[in-house]
Amino acid sequence: MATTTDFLRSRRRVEIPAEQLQALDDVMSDPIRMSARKVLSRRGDLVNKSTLLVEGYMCRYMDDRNGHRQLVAVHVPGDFVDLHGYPLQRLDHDVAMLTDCVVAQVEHDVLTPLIERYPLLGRMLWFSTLLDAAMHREWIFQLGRLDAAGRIAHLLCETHARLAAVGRTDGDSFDFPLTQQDLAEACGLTSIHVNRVLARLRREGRLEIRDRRVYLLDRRALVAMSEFDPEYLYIDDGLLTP
Amino acid sequence: MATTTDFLRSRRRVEIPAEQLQALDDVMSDPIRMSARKVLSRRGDLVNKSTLLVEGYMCRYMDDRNGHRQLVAVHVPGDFVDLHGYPLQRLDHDVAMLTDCVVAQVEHDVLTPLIERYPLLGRMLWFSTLLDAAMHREWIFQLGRLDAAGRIAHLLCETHARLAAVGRTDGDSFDFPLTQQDLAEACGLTSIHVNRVLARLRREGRLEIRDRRVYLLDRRALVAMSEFDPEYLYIDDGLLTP
DNA sequence: CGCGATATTGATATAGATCAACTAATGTGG
DNA sequence: CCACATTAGTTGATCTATATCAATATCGCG
Repeated sequence: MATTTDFLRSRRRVEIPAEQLQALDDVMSDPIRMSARKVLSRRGDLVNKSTLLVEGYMCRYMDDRNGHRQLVAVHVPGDFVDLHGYPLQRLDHDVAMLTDCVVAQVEHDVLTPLIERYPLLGRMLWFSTLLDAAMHREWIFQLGRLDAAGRIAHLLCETHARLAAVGRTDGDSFDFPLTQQDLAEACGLTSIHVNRVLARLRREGRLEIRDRRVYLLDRRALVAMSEFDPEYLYIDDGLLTP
Repeated sequence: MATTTDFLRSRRRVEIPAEQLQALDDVMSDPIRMSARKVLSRRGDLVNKSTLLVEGYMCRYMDDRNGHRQLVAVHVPGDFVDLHGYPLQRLDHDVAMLTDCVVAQVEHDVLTPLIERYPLLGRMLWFSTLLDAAMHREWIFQLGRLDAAGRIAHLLCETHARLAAVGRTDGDSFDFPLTQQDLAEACGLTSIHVNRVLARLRREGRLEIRDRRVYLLDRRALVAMSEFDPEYLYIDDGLLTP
């Protein structure tokens, strides 16, 4: 049950019987390595399998007419990156690795009978896709209402919270090998502006990105400037625990 | 089967047997009237029912610390506005009427056995929530990469396409009783700037908003400036038709 | 060691925000 | 049905955050 462990940790809301978890794990492929920047699938593609990210960072994005890229999601280990392709069948965006990754995949054909057999598992998978939708909404909010520093802080606070949920943080720091260009493409900014804002935040002792690692030096300030409230991540809150 | 008709028209991807559609319709409440600006539910609320919009415009939004509002979705008739509350249980945003509305509701308790009985119906409902996610992604794109005119044009093109799917357009025009302030809150702009951009678009013969109605006078130009491509709306494309 | 990718810095331009009136509708109660 | 209040839309002046254009510096790597 190695591959689905993180998925369950970060996205479980209800107690799923071990048998059902095992059944999901059983249909996942063995881990597959993929290189940084590899494109997994493209907008318009018909998809017949979905990918669970086990290690590394992936993203989903759309390019505009002039090739300017906008990320619509950043994925961390434990995310079922393109599970939405199961009901949708066709993707409306591209999916790619941001770093070297390890993934596991599942054929949609085997998912259908599994869900019919275990409706609870189906609900959990549905839930998982809606969590992505909740993150999308938060991104809409931040793009619409926050300034550059707020957006960057928001993305980093969000990433920290999500990595923490799967045990991949060390206090207030975490591995983050994304470039300033990647950050810019996520936050709707230019990389030049990201650079200046990061420099300012560093100067002010708020955060530091060094050796492909983020250090949130003043979480309180970062949370305030980004109006970050992790509620929308629905990280296990005991709501459904007995 | 009056209430679910539009829902099915705009969001069906697979042929659902009439019996199953009827079963869904049977559990929907009778139509309920709601006044413009009424708030249906608030961020953090536990929800135990979902709302199908039958007539009017609704929206979902988040307020920032200073009360600046950001819409994260605009809903048209046929939309299952807050179905995501079914798997999520708790909302991460507010839901409100933009205009006078007619809605129908369904208790989540009755949805569960229905879906277990009809997995196909469950998939259709799942699909429907992912369509909202696809629209969220498109909004992220437009907020991140388009200028004010592009964003406004995008919203209006999107609304036109969605209304057309449920037969509520008259050629290139449609009812649109939203204020410039609403538009601003959807597009991450100030109402003043929306006003100026609309004035320019009107002067250039691109579009007109008059008597609570939108006229897309030059669709081609609007589509171009907003890079609008209705693919992401997954409007019935025969993919699954025999 | 040298080359491409990434990060940094400076100068300038501009889209959109903000502040401040004012006008035109829409609605309400006397 | 008018007087007044409220909401929505319009216009102008100014300010500012971020983009753009142009170099240069630095890092990681074959």
